[in-house]
Amino acid sequence: MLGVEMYPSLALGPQRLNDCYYRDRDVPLYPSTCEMAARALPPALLKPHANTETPAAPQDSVRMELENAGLWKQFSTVGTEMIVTKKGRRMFPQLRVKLSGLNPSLRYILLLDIVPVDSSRYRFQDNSWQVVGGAEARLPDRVFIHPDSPATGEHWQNRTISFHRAKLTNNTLDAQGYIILHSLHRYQPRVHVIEARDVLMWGRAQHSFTFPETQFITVTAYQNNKITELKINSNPFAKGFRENGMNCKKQRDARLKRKITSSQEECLDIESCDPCDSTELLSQSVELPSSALSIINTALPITDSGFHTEVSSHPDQTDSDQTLVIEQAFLTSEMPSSMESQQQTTSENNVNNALMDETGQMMDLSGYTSSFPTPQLSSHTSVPQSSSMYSVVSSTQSSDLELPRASSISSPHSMPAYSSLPSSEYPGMNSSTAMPASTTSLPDSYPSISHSTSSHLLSSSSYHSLLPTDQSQDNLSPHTPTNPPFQSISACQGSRLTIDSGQNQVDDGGLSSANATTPAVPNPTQTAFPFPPVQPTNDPDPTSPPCQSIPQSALPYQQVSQCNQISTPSDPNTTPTAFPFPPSGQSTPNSIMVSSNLNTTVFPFPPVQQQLNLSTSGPSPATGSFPVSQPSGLSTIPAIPNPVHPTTGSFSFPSTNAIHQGPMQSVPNTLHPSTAYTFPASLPKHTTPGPLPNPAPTSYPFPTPIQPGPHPLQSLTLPSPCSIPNTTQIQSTFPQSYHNPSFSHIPPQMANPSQITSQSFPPLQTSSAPQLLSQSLTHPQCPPPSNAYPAVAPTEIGTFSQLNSATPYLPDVVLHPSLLPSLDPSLSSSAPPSLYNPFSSYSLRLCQDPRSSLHLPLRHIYRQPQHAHGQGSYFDLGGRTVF
DNA sequence: TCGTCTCACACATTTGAAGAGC
DNA sequence: AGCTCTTCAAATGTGTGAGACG
Repeated sequence: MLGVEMYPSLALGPQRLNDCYYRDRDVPLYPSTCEMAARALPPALLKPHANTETPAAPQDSVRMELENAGLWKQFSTVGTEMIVTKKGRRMFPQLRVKLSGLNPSLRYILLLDIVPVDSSRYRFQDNSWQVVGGAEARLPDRVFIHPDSPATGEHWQNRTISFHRAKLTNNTLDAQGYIILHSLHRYQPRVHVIEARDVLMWGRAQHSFTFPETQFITVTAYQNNKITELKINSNPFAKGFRENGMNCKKQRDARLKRKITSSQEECLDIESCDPCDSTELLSQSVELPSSALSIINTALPITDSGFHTEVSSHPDQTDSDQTLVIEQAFLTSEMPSSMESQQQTTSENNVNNALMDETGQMMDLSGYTSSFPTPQLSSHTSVPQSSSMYSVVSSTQSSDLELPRASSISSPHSMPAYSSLPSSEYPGMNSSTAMPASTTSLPDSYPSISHSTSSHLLSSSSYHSLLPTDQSQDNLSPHTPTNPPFQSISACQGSRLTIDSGQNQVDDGGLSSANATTPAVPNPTQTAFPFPPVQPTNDPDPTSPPCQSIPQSALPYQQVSQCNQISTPSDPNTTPTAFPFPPSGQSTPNSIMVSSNLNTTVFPFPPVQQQLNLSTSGPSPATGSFPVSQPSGLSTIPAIPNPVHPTTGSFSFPSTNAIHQGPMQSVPNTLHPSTAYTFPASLPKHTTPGPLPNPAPTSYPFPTPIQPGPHPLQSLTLPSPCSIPNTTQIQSTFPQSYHNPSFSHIPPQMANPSQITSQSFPPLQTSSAPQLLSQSLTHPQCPPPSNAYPAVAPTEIGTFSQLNSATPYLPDVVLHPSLLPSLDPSLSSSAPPSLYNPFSSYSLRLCQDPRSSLHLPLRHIYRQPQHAHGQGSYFDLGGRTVF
């Protein structure tokens, strides 16, 4: 989404240039309607990335570490919940990262966006998060620009970067610029690093980072008591609710009791006592609290000690509560499809361990890591911890936790999804195993799961097995489990791989998972979706394991959707089933879901123009089938809003990432010839905004096994742990869009490599691609480390960039003038605005507090409209731009 | 009836202004 | 006059619980 190449000249008339100012030059550079620029993406005009990339750019080595990964993991172990309110709520834990590998002299912009992890709506039932239907229409994505942006690489690298000022809201009409999210949906924050000079060319020198443990479910009120406790004990603002706080439950209950008692006493007094005897009443009321308190204490065991004691002490957190549900359950509706649910139960002790220090402060990474044994990490992955940005954060966690899980698989109660999976061996995964008939059974003990098996067990598991990080991720963060619809997605992201790899390396501190036990699923038939719903491992294809292994949860929504696309076609035989389509209530529909019985694919909703194409040339509403073989199939791959291809009727994605997108012809038709997209009869509705009925929980679409045949991309995206050198390499390989899901606009088809055959990607025939493919085929599980990524030639960057043609959705972009670099004259003339129609529907709203980054002479500009509150993270500029 | 959401509340923290002192 | 430090009030952030809504 961020891979929007800004061509002001294209969509914006010169007259608008005055609206934006380049802070350093004090020169009006940018059209006020930056949104237009973002929407107008001329794919054809895009230059190959390779050409644009600066040679030996330091960005290749850009790495990001989640500083407070330990805290995040604590939450993810339980199932992170984020409060969303109308007025906006900050995130906690905060997203704090550290950057390295930046060019100290260059300026960078840091962006935070939050994308849906899947297309499901969740409900907290039976101490676990379960899918209850399809996601609501995706809202216009907004991006929070770090207040320091743009800043030099030195600046970013010399400090901890915190996005604590970013606020989440569920107010779809929010005018504050906050990030709008749906409640009870699962989201994945992403951090993007973009060279400031590339603002006009987003997607070129950008790096996206996703930390699986930062996934969360939005809520308006906390559902899981454990989360509440964690928040109270971790968040300084909630100190009042701690055991020793004045606003703790004990005190509150005491106050309440006092009030009640006093009122009762008053009544009694009034009735039976002399009204004049006020002193007695007063004394009683005063004494009552103590007694009441004792009573309360009895009823509600509360420990005096710090957080640890509190956690353990909580009666509510009985075994059932304590257990963290990581279960993976396959939702079985009519289809064999079943939701793979993984229940992970974490003993309070684990939680306690994971919790913060006595002061209640967030455990810093160091402390957290210490708890996790690192040695295993090495065994899992050859990648050095240092190599992966993510690894530092999460690496520790994985090893310990993972191993236990693997063993659990063997247990009769092992997660159905896992058990159902084919052989424990990664390569051995069979399609048959992919879909367990019933996912109801859950592993008795979480720890039991064996490391090797873990990959199989989890839809994403395959990846886990390959990459210890994922496993750890799964173990630590239930969130990681991918949703059935998106399982294929995971494979697509190269960036994720890097992250995961890193994860494994980090020592978790073992917060959690070691003790976690997975309670049996109460309702087997139900589509119980453990908080982090585990992505079902539908893919029977042994060759595609890498893809499966990758946890979807971590994948950005866009990527996911893309992957889904691929998966969908995989099952041509499946009859179309009811699928939740994200109704596009808004002017700009976000995504389209394509589903078969087994598979539900969420497509970024194409721009209006694209929508038209879909409605007109897309699958007939009656049949709902969308033959891939059609010429349009090609168009589907690249997201091309460009009217140039309106006749194709192909399903195209918004080309927000024009930069990444290559020429149309360059984009291979990823769709498998045999496969056909099945569009719901209601698909045409998508063109018109309107809520679609959510599928019944039972009908939760489950991805069907995909045809074997790893795609070159697949190999790239899902390199075995050994193959992944490090994040740096990966980024270098996929510097621009590909490495990062968010930016990588890999064609949806490519998202699911398993479904895609090598033939489907002619463009990939680049020298590197074949190698990768061969490797993946030869060593699906663990290609030789030496070859995997190193083999990729720098030139491939351009190749991949081309592949990234389609962006799932085009975010609403509101650029702050300060962020806008001077216009490149060459760009202005490159494409006529008329050629690329703006897609108003996909606007990316950038929010930041520009003050900090502004030079003094310009600060006054932002002072006036600034909000009253001191922090003033958001700024409204001219009514158009919201910062 | 249930699930979800909104709001007011109390408390803690943060922020910024004002004043004092050097 | 300028700077630093302290104090204080307001703003802000937080979870809770009651109530409203569908």
